Amino acid sequence: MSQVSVLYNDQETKVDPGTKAAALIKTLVPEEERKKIIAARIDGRAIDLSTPVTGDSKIEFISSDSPEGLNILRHSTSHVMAAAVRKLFPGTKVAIGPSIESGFYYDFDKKTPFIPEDLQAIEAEMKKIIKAGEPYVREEISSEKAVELFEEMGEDYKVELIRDLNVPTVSIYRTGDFVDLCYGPHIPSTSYIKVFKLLTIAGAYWRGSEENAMLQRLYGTAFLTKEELDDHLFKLEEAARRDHRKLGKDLDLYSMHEVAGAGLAFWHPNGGRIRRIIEEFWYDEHYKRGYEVVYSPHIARVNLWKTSGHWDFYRENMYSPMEVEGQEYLVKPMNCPFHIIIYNTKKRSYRELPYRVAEMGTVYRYERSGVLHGLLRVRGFTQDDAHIFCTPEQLKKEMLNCVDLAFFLMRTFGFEEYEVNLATRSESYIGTDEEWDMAESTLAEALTEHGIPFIKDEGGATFYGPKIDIKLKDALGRLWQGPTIQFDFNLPRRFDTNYVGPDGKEHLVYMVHRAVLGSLERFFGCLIEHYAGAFPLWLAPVQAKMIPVTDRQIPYAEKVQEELKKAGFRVEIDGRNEKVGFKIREAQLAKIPYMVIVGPVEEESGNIGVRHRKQGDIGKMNIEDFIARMKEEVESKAIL
RNA sequence: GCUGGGGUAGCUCAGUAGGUAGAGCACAUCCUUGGUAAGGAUGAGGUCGGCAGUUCGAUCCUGCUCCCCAGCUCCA
Repeated sequence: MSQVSVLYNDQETKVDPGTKAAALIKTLVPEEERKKIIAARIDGRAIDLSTPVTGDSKIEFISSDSPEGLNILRHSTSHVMAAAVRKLFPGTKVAIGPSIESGFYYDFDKKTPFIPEDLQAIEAEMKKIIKAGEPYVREEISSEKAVELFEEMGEDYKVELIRDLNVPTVSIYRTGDFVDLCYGPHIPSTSYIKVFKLLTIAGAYWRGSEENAMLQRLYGTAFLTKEELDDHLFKLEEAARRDHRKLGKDLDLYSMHEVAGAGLAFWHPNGGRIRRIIEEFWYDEHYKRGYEVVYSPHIARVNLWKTSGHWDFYRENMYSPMEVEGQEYLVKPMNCPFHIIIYNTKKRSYRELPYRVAEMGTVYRYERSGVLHGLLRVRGFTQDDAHIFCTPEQLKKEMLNCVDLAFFLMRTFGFEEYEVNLATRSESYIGTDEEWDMAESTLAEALTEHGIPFIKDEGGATFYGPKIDIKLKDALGRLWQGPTIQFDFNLPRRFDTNYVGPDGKEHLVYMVHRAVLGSLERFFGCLIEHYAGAFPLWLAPVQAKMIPVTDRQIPYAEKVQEELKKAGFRVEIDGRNEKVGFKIREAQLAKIPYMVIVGPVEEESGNIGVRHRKQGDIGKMNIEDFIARMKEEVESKAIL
């Protein structure tokens, strides 16, 4: 029999046809790398190591420490979990069990709910399976036979999956006596699983549709080493430590109240301070960049919402109408119709475009109770909204300006990493293909010219226009929805929003919606988590806490406070009858940037003792120097 | 909205086989005047989420409801 050629790392090797991928490892891969190999790729297709090479091909090996390898390992672990569940809870049906971002899950249909103690029992059972080193045996069988097989086992969900696949053959994997419909690939045997942990129990709809049965989902994760697992668990704890709902309470930033209703935020004085600073910075920056600030009402007659299309397309997110003197009014879920009303108050010339109006507009949207989440998902929120009305020729420049503003603001708040998405038209959309082509390519050009790499989200646009979404990466590497810039073909048509061009004729205006912070509530929540509550000096609600050593220094502390206040700083005195250490501890826990200690020594020499929340005691300095230091820190918006 | 888990003092939580509850921190008063992450004593503080039902009696059992948490689905 003639040999086939295998290409690995551009090196050609001749092998007998039918040689398994695993057998090639020894001849092709240096010894120190072999141990980590868990799967392979032939001509780009991921396969098991037990797969034979049948013809001339290019081979690559997948190492367990690559992202792809880790996914395979986790997916394989999910099979072990399913096997354990089936053994411990006979009669439980299995649905699907993929690997996900940081682990894996498997969905089960079980009569009674899982309880937390079940997880331990399942883990113990999994350990047995892992110890037994069961191989993952792949088999290709006809769909017919597969249906028979899974029907016999009572695995209705698998049967449904096979029927929907509608292909002649499917692959199944056997691990011990557990059989699963699976595309693969898998690790060679369960002994390849090193460390894993089951994390949570949750509900999930079969195939993600709320029309379907609710299944029980078990989440878990797997890693190569215990250190990596511990690191992951530590990150989860760290995320919990930074949770804005906890910090919001601890730092007295905001609250929510059962008596007021779900999803409605109350900004406390500390949160209010931060919000005002953000808002003032935002207004200044907008005026600098040629925006005008407007204010609009919170309610409007239902007719307006019929014209805008919200009544037809957005009603499930809007609150029921209220009747006022026989007229129905609706609370606004968006600001755009109001800004259009302002634009439409007179005939506009191309000479006055672009017309940019910005508003911190508070809107209310009905959100299903289950989706509410602290400040990140609420029912009433203030958008940092703006609408730009321009000519087609101006569109690109306006997009660039928006992107520029977005990045400027985000960087100022300390976000350095982003993911940019360009969402293009979906199946149903309004407007013509030419318009969409133009808008989509303009958005793409704006990003490209700015040297901003982006991901194309095909079909991700709303029905009324394409958009750019910017996601922020926070201090823990989590992504948050940040700025969004959306093009709108719809509203100008509906409101007949136009301008008179140089040709003396009326043209439909081009309209851009954009929000940079998104909503103040969500952005604030995100900021809290990003800084873990330790706001930089320019944002900190209390910038310095005066700590008199004894109550005899209170008058001196008041004198210093006066000077600091005069210089424009937010300073409080802790005049309580407590020891210095105690007051420092409290100020530290309140994450106040500076503590100013004044005792007899300082009073006598007319200076202050300064302590920074992160650097600790930074020694004595005179008041002017401290003011200069803080000024510099505030003006540069430094993140310390 | 759905599945599961919850709601006890301002906060974090314990507790009651059904007989109206407790700790630590915070708060108040007093003692202490103390130098870079917790000094001491005393005290006040609760419709045990809300409404109904069962019961001689409900924080505890039942039903409904509101709110919160983990997900699913959906979004700024």
